Amino acid sequence: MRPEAEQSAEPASKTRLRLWLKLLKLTSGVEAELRRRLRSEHGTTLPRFDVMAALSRHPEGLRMSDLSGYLKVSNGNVTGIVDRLTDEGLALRVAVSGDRRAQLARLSPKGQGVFAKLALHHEAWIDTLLDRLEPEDAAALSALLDKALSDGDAHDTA
Amino acid sequence: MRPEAEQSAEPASKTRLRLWLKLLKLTSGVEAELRRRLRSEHGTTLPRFDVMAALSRHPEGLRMSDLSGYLKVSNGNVTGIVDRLTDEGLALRVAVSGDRRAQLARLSPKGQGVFAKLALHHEAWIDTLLDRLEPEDAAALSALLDKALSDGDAHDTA
DNA sequence: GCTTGAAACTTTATGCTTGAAATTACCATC
DNA sequence: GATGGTAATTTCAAGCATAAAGTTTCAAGC
Repeated sequence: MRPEAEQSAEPASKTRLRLWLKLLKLTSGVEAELRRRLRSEHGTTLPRFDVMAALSRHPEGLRMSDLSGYLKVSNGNVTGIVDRLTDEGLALRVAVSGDRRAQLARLSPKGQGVFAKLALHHEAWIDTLLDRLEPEDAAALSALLDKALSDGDAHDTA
Repeated sequence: MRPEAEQSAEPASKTRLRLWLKLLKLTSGVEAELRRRLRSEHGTTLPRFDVMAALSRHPEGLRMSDLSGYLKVSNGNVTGIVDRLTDEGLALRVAVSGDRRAQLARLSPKGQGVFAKLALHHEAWIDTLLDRLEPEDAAALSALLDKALSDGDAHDTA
């Protein structure tokens, strides 16, 4: 808001470092609270939620490698999470016709029902955890994040 | 950039949810890159770096419980990380006179030297990873994050 | 000086995470 | 129709993370 520029007293790298720490404080705090509520109110975890969310968006099922690509976690990691979801009856593995190497992970009907509730709560939690931001703040923040994420070299951004 | 306001078509919770996903994308991406570089260029990890950073700020040493308080991780977790740092000769445990229950974790001279290099690289990495943000963008972002972090109820924020 | 309760840590069980090795299946070429 | 290379997945070893239980020590109070 203030047009005067008084940041020349310190190098930009220090400013960015402090910004990074603040960014981390917000996201870590929100994430910790999400994990806590998923555990205490639903007996589940954030990685399970993330996998279920990805599967929910693809009702026909996802190959294990696609899943690990979307979530940007390793293949072996996905294997373990889908194992546990399957043990709990929330997901199932389906053979891929024509390629016996691959398998589709898919939500079970029970898994779909469970996830529907989780997703509602998740959205409401985020809403309250970020309620200090008015819609116009959210829009401004969003624009700045877009700028930060705009790729110049190859950070990630798949 | 576009001044027209078209967010009244959707509930604020959806806007906040999308904002959250974007926030997560930026921080997760930067954090993943930091982990990668710490591993490949320095053979260490982010948790070790965090512990060393906290110890570096308190040359006289920190009790295990203070350490877990600062880093907001569990007691048992800190035990393991300090164990490994000690095995590598980067940290040491010192008895507290007057309380045989407690121990101070402290950086070894070797640990101080190692951390000094790590800290320089860390700051430079952050600087390049966030280089899309000009200083005024960083200031604006910082202000918005402050607003998001301002406490109304008890999220975390210690 | 004994008991009781709290504090500081560690240990244990379980789960998430990675990178690397191993396994199985596919496919192109010979 | 073997061979060799690649792809999809799982397995493995190590580290990080938590909550819960266990150990030792301290500090009161009696």
